[in-house]
Amino acid sequence: MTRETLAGTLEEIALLLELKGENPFKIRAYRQGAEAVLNYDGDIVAKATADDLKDIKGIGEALREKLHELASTGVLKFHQDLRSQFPEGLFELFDVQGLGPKKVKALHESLGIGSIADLKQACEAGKVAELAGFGAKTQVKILEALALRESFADRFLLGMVTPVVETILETLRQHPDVSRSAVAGSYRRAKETVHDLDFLVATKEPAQVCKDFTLLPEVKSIIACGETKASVRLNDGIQCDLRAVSNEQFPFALQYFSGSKEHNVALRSLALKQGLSLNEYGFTGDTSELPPIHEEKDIYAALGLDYIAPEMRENRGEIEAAAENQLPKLIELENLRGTFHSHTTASDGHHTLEEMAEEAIDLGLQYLGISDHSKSSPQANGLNEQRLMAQIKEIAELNKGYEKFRLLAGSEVDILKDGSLDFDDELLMQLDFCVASVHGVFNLSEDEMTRRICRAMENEHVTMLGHVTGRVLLKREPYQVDHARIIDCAAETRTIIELNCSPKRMDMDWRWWKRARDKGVLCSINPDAHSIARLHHIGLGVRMAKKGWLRRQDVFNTRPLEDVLKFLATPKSKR
DNA sequence: GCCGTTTTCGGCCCGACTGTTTTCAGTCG
Repeated sequence: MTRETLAGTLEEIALLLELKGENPFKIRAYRQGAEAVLNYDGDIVAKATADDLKDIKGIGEALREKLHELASTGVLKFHQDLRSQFPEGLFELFDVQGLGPKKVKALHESLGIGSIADLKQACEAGKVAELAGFGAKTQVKILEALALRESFADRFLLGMVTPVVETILETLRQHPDVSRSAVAGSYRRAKETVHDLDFLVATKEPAQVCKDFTLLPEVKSIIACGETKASVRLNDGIQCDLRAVSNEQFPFALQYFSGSKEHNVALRSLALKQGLSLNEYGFTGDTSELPPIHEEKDIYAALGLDYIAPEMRENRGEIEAAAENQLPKLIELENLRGTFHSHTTASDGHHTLEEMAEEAIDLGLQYLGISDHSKSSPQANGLNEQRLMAQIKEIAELNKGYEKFRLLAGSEVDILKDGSLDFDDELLMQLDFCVASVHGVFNLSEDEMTRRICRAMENEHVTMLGHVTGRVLLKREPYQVDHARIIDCAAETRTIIELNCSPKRMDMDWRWWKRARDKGVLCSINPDAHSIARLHHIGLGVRMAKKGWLRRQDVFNTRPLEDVLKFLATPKSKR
């Protein structure tokens, strides 16, 4: 039983209850329960098994009992009974744009549709258009949505959409009728993957700006275009929304559309307690005492809160912290002094030691850690002992030519199946630092994988742990690890954990960093760069670190070179 | 189904857009 299973079951119940047309607030309670399970800071599975789920906000009497039954027996009768009333494939219908519970229910009850394949067939036969509440246009839209679903993924990597976001923002900025513009939504919150892009403008000509937005060269098709809102699909498949508001409304709209939904719900209920109602256009209710609102921070201030950075707006305690002046002072990109974990042509990188060093210097860094693969990764042209020794010498030679910069000699050494390392200690001692990572044998049990990784961290020469779960976002599932145990082990062994900020990894996940921080575990923001361009991903890494509530002092590579060298020369037990 | 410095009962965020309607339901964010 895992935390994800518990939360997933509650989510599924919510969906099933929607299909049954249950009370929407009950449905929401299940969703919020799922969220509470995911966010709970502790061993929720053990607590559910022991029926010890007291005082968790969002989990009341009924959910407590259900979670206990599920955790202790592996199944939940309530859930199974609900499930048996609908066909398996019905769930995938919810992924089709434009289909919600009511329509899915109607399709199922009237036409017996229980899968995507059924739906496609019924549309092509013209049966869907004949249903009450449906029509010819709806049928066409469903067919389009199905085609879209086949050709594109519905989520995109944060790092991959950055260029198109910058381009569109720039165009909006230059529009003669636009006074302010911004990107909002999950992009602004730095979620590792985004479903769509949300843009916002302040203008006196909303309808015109909306229309012009749909004419951008990046636009493939128009989903909707109204007086104040437009929705389009871009050439690369991502959906892109624009909201046009007045200058006075802009901060409210920016706050609102930045989300998250959970953060906003919490913020609004806080407002309600103060006799205020908050929407995307402003405050209503007793506004006589309110100061003027010019920007987002004025909204938070009006509610008695410190300004909350967008990355933190996930309703994971930030509102409470803001009310008590307890928000952390988050790390900024300019705090970084260097970075670790980069590859060169020696293994599977695209640039030489010198080229990587030049780029790091251009980025204003004082040091760059080189960590090519080790010999057990032949697919990545991993270095054997001789080649690594040669690289150490080469780095020493190059360092003679730099005045205020230093290449650090390291290795991304494979953690073998039993937790031993690909190089012996004598060789590891020759290095400035060592990143230990799992690159093969992914199919171990959670316990075995966790022990394997912990054993590696116990090695005196392992400076940091590389990509904790090995996930490749949107592509490969993480290998199973017990994050809590790994964090505890890192704290005990004084091993740094890497925040691998390659856009496809973002590993360790942001949801775990606050816990690691509180246990005194240091983070290193590492690009895992295989080319000079990818060194720039440290910027994304900083945003992800903010999402994990990390401060400057929590991140190892904010330290200047001198301090880093001193740290690396100190035995782990004394760090 | 959850929750409580208005409440142990009665609320629970709310507006834009579309399509099918003829005044509104459904979906989305």
